[in-house]
Amino acid sequence: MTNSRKALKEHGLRVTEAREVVMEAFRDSEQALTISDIRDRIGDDQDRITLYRTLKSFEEAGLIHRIPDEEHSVKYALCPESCHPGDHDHHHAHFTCKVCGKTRCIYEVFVPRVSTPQGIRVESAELILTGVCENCQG
Amino acid sequence: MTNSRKALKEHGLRVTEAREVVMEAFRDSEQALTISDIRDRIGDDQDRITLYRTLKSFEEAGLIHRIPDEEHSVKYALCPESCHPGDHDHHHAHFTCKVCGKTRCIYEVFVPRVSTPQGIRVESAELILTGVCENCQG
DNA sequence: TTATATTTGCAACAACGTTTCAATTAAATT
DNA sequence: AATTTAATTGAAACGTTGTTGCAAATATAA
Repeated sequence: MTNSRKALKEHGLRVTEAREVVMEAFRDSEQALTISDIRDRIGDDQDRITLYRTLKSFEEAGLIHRIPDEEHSVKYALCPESCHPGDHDHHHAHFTCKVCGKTRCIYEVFVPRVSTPQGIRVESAELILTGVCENCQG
Repeated sequence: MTNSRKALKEHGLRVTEAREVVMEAFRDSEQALTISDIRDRIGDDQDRITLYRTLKSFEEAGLIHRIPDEEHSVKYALCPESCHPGDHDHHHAHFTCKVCGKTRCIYEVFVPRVSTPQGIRVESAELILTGVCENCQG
């Protein structure tokens, strides 16, 4: 059994061709993927709508998370092991290189706790870093 | 001369009906606005495409800034005085209430500096807070 | 192997956003 | 105040993104 199959089962999802293929795409990638990144990797034979639904099911299952970025595009990345269905547990920052456009998780950087004005109850926080990555310097 | 006219001129923009109306909408609002929020406020007589261009010119002029949020919708808010054409200078956090959906700037909270892994050069950072606002508690 | 509940593919639809081009308008100049 | 010039606007057309409803296909439990 592939690691992808295993991951799907462990998170309570049925194993289907469509899901395995998308899962493999994430596992092969170091960076966060947009919808069109994924389509480029898995080819065109898979239905567009199915892909949206696959991503939704992965997100709900705690397999991937959405990453906000300053450009407001939607990107997804694999979750750490600590995520479970309906229970995402993310404390890490995200970084987008403005030269190559690649986005990735920065597990070394925790999102700091901040004290907010009275009355506001903060339940989650995201830290989005933008700049230039190792490969694009110079 | 209205404050809106003045703001437009000071940031090097021609004063037009379309721009004045949009600027007033921002000045009247405590919260960040989506495209459709703005359209609701200014009415339908203004062309949709013009609005996109107006927002783009405001952003370039340092009058408004885009706010990322976890839902990946695009929202805009007025900039602080310290912003100028081509030179946005934002250190504040943003907060979105998951109940009422309103987003606003939290000037009391600065985006903290973090030390990133070697090789990455960070040029800007966003801190996005999500939770429940004063009005939606209970 | 069969039953059933989930997943898929298709059609249709709606929202968002951009580009091109001609017409209009703001503001600088005379 | 009229003219000139450069910026702005509106309309049409287009592409991408994302959703919903329904019938057909398929994964899993029995």
